[in-house]
Amino acid sequence: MAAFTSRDVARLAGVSQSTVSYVMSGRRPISADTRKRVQAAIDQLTYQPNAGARALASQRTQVVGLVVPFGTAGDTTALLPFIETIAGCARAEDHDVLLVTDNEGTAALTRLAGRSLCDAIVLMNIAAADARLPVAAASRVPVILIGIPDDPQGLPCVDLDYPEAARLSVAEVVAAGHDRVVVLGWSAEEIARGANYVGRFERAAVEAAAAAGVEHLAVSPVEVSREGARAAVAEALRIGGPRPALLVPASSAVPWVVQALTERGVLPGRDVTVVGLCTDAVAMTTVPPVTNVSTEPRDVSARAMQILFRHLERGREGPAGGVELVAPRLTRRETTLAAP
Amino acid sequence: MAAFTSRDVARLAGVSQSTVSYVMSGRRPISADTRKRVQAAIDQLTYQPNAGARALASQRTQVVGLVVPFGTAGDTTALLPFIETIAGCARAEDHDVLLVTDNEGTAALTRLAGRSLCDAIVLMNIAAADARLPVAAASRVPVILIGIPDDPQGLPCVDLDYPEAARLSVAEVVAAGHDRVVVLGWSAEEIARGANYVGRFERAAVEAAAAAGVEHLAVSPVEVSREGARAAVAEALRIGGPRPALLVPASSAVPWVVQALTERGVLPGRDVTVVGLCTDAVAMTTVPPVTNVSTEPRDVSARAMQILFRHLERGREGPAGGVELVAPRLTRRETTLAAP
DNA sequence: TTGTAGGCGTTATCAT
DNA sequence: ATGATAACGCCTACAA
Repeated sequence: MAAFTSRDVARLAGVSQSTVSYVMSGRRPISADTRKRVQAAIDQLTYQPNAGARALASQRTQVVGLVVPFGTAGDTTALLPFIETIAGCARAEDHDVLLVTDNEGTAALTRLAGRSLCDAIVLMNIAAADARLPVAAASRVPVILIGIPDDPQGLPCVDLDYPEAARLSVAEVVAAGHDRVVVLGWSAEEIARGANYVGRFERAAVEAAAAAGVEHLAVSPVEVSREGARAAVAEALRIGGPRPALLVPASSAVPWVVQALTERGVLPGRDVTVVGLCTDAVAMTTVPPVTNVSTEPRDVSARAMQILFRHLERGREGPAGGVELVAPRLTRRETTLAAP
Repeated sequence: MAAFTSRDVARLAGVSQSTVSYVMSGRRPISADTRKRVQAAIDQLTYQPNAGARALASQRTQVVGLVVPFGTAGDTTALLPFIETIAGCARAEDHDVLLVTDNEGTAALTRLAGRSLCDAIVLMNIAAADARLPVAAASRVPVILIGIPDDPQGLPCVDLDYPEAARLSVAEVVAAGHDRVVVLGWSAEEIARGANYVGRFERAAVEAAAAAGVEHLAVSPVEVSREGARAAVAEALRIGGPRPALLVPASSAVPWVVQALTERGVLPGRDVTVVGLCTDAVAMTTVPPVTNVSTEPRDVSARAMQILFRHLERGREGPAGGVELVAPRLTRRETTLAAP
């Protein structure tokens, strides 16, 4: 069963091809009668427009390219909510998502744009100095970044407000009556890659601690594994004083750290305060559930898609760059010590 | 900077458009000299063919549609290795992946095929009686299933060999000297959805136990959560006898079960044998690392893509259906009791 | 309100 | 070995 074309629809409805096109697009007034006949023909033949032909003629593909960091980055687990949300938002605007993995680097970008595979590109996992940015900035199709580089080069960016996350975390520790906070850092790989949030979080944590008059200490890097967490926890407890407070900004390290503490008989919520930076879903899986600042991947993604489509509808005039920050939320669970 | 077309390349190289096309496709002998000139022009203009135009003219999109079960299914965590592998295999064959979420149900399928958005479709998360199958079987584009329905309707399927996984698990329990095995089942939602592997695993487990002369008991359903695992573990220990052996086929429940046992002071590997059905990656994260039968999502996906491209190259003659099973692998870690 | 016709950028069939 | 030249299916001025 070969697919029907708009020509078949036109013949069946006794109108011209262009009328069929205008009925579908609504870009021209059509009499109720014709519209009904055309629609009937469309339904009867279950006509659907050919995507390639439409893209060729209209210069719009109705596709959003999504470049995801498989292989490269560490924390792939956290990817799914991003992908899911992006796909959902795209469909809501009658677009599809073309998924491209990051290991092609800059080539993925040039291919997406060069072959006119999509109308816009979402770039994830942005490094502080990301080699893809110059290419993205010069690209024929609009690009939006999830993550914030040192120099966005006029590209719109969306990300969690990591400085605010740091402030919330420190505030929680202060509220629990600690006079010292130990920040367990990210993995060596993440640091080496130059993930921009590392610096953003750490600087804000130092400042917030200073402002609150509590001592700030750091253990870094922290490998994301049982052993890595054990080592980091040992060091943290060594320098953390008699009533330690631990901040764990690396989302995937949070469960390991809680586990490593428990193993040592240092119970989070009884002997030590732990504040993790992770999704609520992850926070609820630890024993005991960890006090967390949420990373809100869904909000971040939705915001990005919203900006992207707004830009697309506006006919692309003026690359409306700008940094958009999504507010994190702190939820006190069972790993915050009661203030003395 | 508008994109260049093959016409621009042709002019620059002083040849006709068709020659440019043939240089790119290699479907016609070209003299070394012309080829060089054309290639130089292509490089100079960084020419890339327009995907829509190519699809329109050649009837091939170089895109694979991937329908993934976001939202619907429970175990979305296990999705990433599938998606990653599928994307990788697609790129290796110069194809891209269009990601479509499952919540549109059958509409996603008809859209992908009807608009000629892709050359082939990968359908995941197949239910025993899947409403999409009739549509898939009648589709204009080839469809491959990851998962095995009761009636594949001539569609090719690939999945883990769940019966073999059950046999491996039971064999491990038998080797550890147990005379009784408790199978913790899947979640109520997974059962209700009619996930086909549920039955496949359970039947084989019953048979293998009978064949080995060990008693088979079941706890089902098991909710995937701390509380669900606690309840299931309580029941399992109640009926499991003095030296219990637990089989946990629901991949995402494995960590919860290990944790629930540990909480009760019933240590896996010391007081109880636990065999999980999950990826090696998950098995290594539990404390202690759990003896597991691997689910091999990468092998399953790679096999599916291999079949798909073989079929695509063969010009689609004869819908080469057939069920392909990927062999699981048992790895003994620290939760198998020593035989008495 | 509707029809006509040219063009979007490739591929592939004729010719030469 | 290479060049014209029809499709491919849709969109959108331009006409009527």
